[in-house]
Amino acid sequence: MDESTRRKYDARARVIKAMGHGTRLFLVDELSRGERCVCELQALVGADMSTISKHLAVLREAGIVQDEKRGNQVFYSLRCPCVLNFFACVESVLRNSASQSGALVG
Amino acid sequence: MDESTRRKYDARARVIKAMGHGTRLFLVDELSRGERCVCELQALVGADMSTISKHLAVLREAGIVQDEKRGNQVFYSLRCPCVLNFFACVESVLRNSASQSGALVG
DNA sequence: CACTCATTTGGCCATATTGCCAAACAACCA
DNA sequence: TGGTTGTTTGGCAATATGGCCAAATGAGTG
Repeated sequence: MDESTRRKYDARARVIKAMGHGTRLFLVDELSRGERCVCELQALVGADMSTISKHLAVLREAGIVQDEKRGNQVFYSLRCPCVLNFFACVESVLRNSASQSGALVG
Repeated sequence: MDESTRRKYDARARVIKAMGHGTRLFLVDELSRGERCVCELQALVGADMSTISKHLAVLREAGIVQDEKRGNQVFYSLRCPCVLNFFACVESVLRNSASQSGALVG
């Protein structure tokens, strides 16, 4: 794999990796229902505010969400809602895995 | 976020996270063109065989690929080709980000 | 069995990630 | 200006990840 190919895949992987964390995936899912301010998200997740802020920064730097400051608060929203398509596929992967390990299907 | 919700999102995130690495993403892309043995993949990537093997194990444990031993070799193939849908979305995220930072897209 | 080829596993080190706390910032209010 | 609220940043410790080497395993061959 040459250097430029590697860079190309690394760039793509960075986007996917941003979704590869339970809390961040939850944030994306919640934002699919509309914009939310950091404090709302923090209340839902229940982690430290700074933790939420850092997760949101990861999503923002990946280009998945965008932020908008209004008054005191910062509102986050999905910038590329297509990431929601990931969920359906992930569910099917998990279903497949479950039926594989369970083996008692049918 | 209660314990069971957290577990649900963590499980989903584990699948996505498995794709969140340049080399693994490349492997998935290559497997989209058909099954490959480890040695073929190793030649394409150019990393140590053990490194490839471990990346493949990550993908397998996530339920994304499956392996089949035939004779001397182990052939890997996609178990859930829907993961290929990720690529299109990732491209659009990257395009969006590029046009945002570049701003000179006219 | 001894030998070879293909792959996996164990170990180690360097680096990255995560989450909390504390401190810094920014916008608004009195 | 000083205070309050909402958010980000810096720093640190614990943990996870990635990649190489070496050793172990497994299948096939003579």
